[in-house]
Parts: sequence; C-alpha cells; structure tokens
Amino acid sequence: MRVTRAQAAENHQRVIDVASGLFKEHGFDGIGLTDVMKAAGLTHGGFYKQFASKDDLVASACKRAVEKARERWVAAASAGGEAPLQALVKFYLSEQHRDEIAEGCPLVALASDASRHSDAVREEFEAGIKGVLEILDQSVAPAEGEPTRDKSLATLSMMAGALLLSRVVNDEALSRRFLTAAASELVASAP
Amino acid sequence: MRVTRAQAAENHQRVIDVASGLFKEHGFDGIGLTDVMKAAGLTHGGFYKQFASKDDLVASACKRAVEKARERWVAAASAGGEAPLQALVKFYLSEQHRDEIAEGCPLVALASDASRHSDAVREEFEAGIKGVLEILDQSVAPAEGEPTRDKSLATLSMMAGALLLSRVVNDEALSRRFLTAAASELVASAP
DNA sequence: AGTCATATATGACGATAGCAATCTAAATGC
DNA sequence: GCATTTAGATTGCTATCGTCATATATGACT
Repeated sequence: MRVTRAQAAENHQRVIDVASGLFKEHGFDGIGLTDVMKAAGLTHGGFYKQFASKDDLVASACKRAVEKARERWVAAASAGGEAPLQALVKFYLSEQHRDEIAEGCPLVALASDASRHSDAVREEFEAGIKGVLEILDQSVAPAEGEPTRDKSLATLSMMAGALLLSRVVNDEALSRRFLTAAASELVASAP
Repeated sequence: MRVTRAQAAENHQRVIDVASGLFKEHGFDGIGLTDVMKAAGLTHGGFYKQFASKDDLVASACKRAVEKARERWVAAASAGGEAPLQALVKFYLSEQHRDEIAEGCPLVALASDASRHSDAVREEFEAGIKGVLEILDQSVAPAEGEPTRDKSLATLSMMAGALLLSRVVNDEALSRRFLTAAASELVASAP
C-alpha cells in the first residue's frame, strides 16, 4: 500500500522518534527492528526502504535524541525565575528525569552503548555534548582563574554521573541521595 | 573429558573473569556464550554445567567485576605519598583507565546495561558502589556543614561521569579535557 | 479526466546467530 | 574398579537481520 509523500515522511520521522526512546530504554542491542517498527505502527518489511541498515537507524535515532535533549536543556535553562544553573540542575537531577528513561538524557542512557559503536554514532553524541556544554558555559560560575569550559565539563560530568548511578541502584534512598548530593554540591558553588 | 576438581574450579573462575572483561567491552547483549567460552579456552557445550543461564553468568561476572574494582580503589587510595583523594583521582581519571575498558571500572562500562537488567545484577552494582563510597568517605574533604557521604556521592558521580563522557567522544582533546577538568575540580576542593 | 509508472508498505522467506538441552566420552577420586 | 563429574559434540528452537515478491494507492503525464 502506498501512502502520500507527506505521510511517508511522517512515518520515517516517527520511526526515528520511537526508536530513540526504545533504544534508550533497552539499548541498541536490546530491541529488534520488528518491535521498533511495530511501535511506530508499521511492519518490519518496509524498514529497508527507509533505512540502509539497523546501524543507520541507530545513528539517526541518536541524532534525534541529542537534538531533543538540547531543546530540553534550552527550555530548562531559560525557565522560571531561577538562575539558569539551578533550573538546569533541578530538571536534570530530578526523580522524574531519573524515571523517564525513554524521554530522558541520551548521554546517560546510551553513552556506554555509544562508546562501543560506530564513529557516526559517537559523532552525534559528541555534537550533543558540545551543545550542552555551550549552554552550561553561560550558566556556570567558575572559580577564580578556572576556565569556564572546565567548570562546564566538570558540571556535566557530575550531572551525568549522578543520574547514571541513581538509576542503577535498587536502594531508593541511595538513589535519591545521588541526585540531591550532586544537586546541592553544584548549586553550592553558584553565586 | 573430565579434569581435576581444582582444574574445574579454575575453569569456572576463568570463565567469570573472562566474561567480566568481555561484558564490559561489548555489553551484556553484545557478546555470546560461545565467544565467552572460547575466550576462556573452553567450548560452549559445557556452559550449562557451570551456570544456570546467561543471566547467572552475568550476575557472577558483575560480582567479580565490582570486587576487582574495589581492590583497585583500595590499592590506589593507599598508594604513593599522595593524599588518598589525589591518588584516586589520578588513577581513575587517567587516559590509561579510559582506554582499558575490559579492566576498568564496571560502573562506567556497564551501569546503563545494569540498570536495564535483573535485580540480582543491580544488587551487585549497589554493593560495589557502597564499597567505593566507604573508601571515598575516608578520602574526601567535605565543606563546612556538608555531610561526608554527600561529598563522596558527588565525587563519585563526577568521576564516573567524566570517565563515561571521555569514552564516548571522538575528539581526543575533548576526551582528555573531561578527565583533566574533573580531576582539577576534585583536587581543588581538597585541603 | 484518464492512464500508468512508481513509491510505499506488507507479508513471507532465508540465513544466521544465540540460548538452551541432551547425549556422549573420558578421567577422576572414593 | 566403578559411579560420578567435567567437558565436548550435536541438536532444536527462537529471534533477528536483511531480502524479495506482491499489493495498492499516489501523483505525474498525456
């Protein structure tokens, strides 16, 4: 069955969107093409008319995931009456973000998977990281003589690490404390 | 072919050791039992006399990996004439550690995989994390009124996050800078 | 408006790889 | 010496990637 050109483009986009969430939830190797296509309301047969290979979809999904992540960062940084850094920390190190893996930060959900995959995938992540660092550059308060970028790098590291570790432990109290400890450490160093 | 009891025990242990490295390198889903057994010098046939399932091996390998990681932390903390925190940071945030995935920290290599797997696996990680936190508790210098444990949690988060991100980017300079920025941030807050 | 080549998606198929089970061989250690 | 334990070999089953022939509506062309 053929669909309109617009419909086809929308389908293509939906596959990428759906895949981005499913990959974050289950890992690149943890979900099959059949399930991805099914989640997008299509069948597995048409996949290779849309993508060259699974790796191709992986790369597209990563690109989309980091783009969406950047949008969330921008929105969070400029939201509310708070200082940007505080707003970012509040959003990023929240229990909601911890539990929303499919919608959450791809760096934490997929970084270790990405580090094992093709250069194309890692390029997307690198671009996403650089985008986030730019936002942080305008939000952090470096110490005397400390380069702003270094402060951003350290800040992003702590945010990603805290979220990562908060997701792996079973102990709910410990999980929360990773988030709160990192959050207060980060805002303590703000003006 | 039967081997001596000691040989059999050694084989079992070697499978776990080998698997721990291979899982860190390729992810739980990224490597098959055939390859794990082959790397241990055995064939896939005898696997189910040693383990109940692949998940069983995964759990054993994680247990072993976090034990070895703890040993490395202890050794690093009490090495050289440096302050423990500085020694830990120097070891953990080194290019060597970044490039030695199979021998390196399981938290970074497998945390996102572990967060998707069984409770048994997550228990092992949680135990490992708690062990590392104890070591950090005796090494960090919390700020005025800050609980020591909170400082440890934030410190571990930054260390793990920096290593994670340094591994995913292609840009070698950026990768190194994640390590150095986090390192100097951490030692700057030391006495 | 009518026609037709083409783009899109479907469903079935094949190949491969992985997990798991079972049977067999062989040496151990009581 | 003999039952048992360990590992190898073989087999089955399932899931997944990738391909292909087919149906069908599109949208361009006459």
